[in-house]
Amino acid sequence: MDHELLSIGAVSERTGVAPSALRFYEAEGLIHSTRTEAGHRRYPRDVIRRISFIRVAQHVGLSLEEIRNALASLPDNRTPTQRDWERLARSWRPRIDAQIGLLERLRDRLTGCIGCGCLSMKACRLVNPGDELASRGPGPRFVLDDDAAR
Amino acid sequence: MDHELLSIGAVSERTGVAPSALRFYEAEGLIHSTRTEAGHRRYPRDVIRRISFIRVAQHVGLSLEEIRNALASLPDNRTPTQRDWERLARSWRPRIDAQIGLLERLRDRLTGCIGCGCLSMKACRLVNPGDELASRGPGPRFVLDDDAAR
DNA sequence: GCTTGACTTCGAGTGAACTTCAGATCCTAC
DNA sequence: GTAGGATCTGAAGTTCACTCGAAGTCAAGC
Repeated sequence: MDHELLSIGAVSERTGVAPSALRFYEAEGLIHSTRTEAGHRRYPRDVIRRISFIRVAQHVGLSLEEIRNALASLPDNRTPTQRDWERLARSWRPRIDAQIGLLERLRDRLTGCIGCGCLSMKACRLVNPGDELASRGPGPRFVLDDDAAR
Repeated sequence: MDHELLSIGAVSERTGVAPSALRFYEAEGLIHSTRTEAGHRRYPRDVIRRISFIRVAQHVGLSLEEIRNALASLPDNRTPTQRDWERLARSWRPRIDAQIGLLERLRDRLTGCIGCGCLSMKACRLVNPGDELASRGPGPRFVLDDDAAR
């Protein structure tokens, strides 16, 4: 077993990500590999960190394109250092915080709005401002507005 | 303008959900309508609350199927009461809390794990337990494990 | 009577993120 | 040397949550 480079099967096993997904990520430019003479993929060890990052980022709701952009800030001529990853992690902390904030507002509004039964009633400006007022455009936008933060 | 029933256009305007999506939701059994003689859809007012619920639930990460199941607990022979919605709202508060918890753990682990640079290193059992140990199966499962809560 | 606009159905198209398949090649073990 | 498993490629298929387009119906205003 080579201690420098990993086969696609080894990476798949260690990350829990299917080989087909790894090939897909590579085609999408999210990860990279070198090839053996036979054309088999060989991954440097740090690809596992990259993949972990990808999966975690997906969990926060980022699309693969957004993730690719984030990863683009890593140096491609050398193995990313601790400092590189640190910078990247810091860069999307606000994103996670925003997501948490959204869910917290959602939770609070729900118990205070769907919960109280006012959701969709004309008196409730929270969720349903346009129902009688049509003042600020349609929709349950108030609760969901933070889509704009995307 | 009828004060009892809403046309698909009116519902679309008031919820911010496209008519095509409303027809889709109806085909999927998430909402229901009666028809005029001409075959046009007419929605009772409480459909707006239903739709708000659907959109909010999607935001928490529920699939339409899960949402349909949740809505199935509402009475279909009468307009849901305040109490009905209250019960429903309570029923997925744990879900929101779990989602928030997941993100919080993610955030903390990131600053303490990707942040510190240990992510994917063999010494770090947090994100990458299988890399040298292969003890509890593969993958960055630790961080993501709460998928199981789905 | 005719245009306009909101509505109808049904089938096909979209984009994201993969998975599956077929057919070929490569490596290891017996 | 041959069987079995891992890998390769490229194209097609899948699921989700819709959207779009075509062709037709219906009601209101001029």
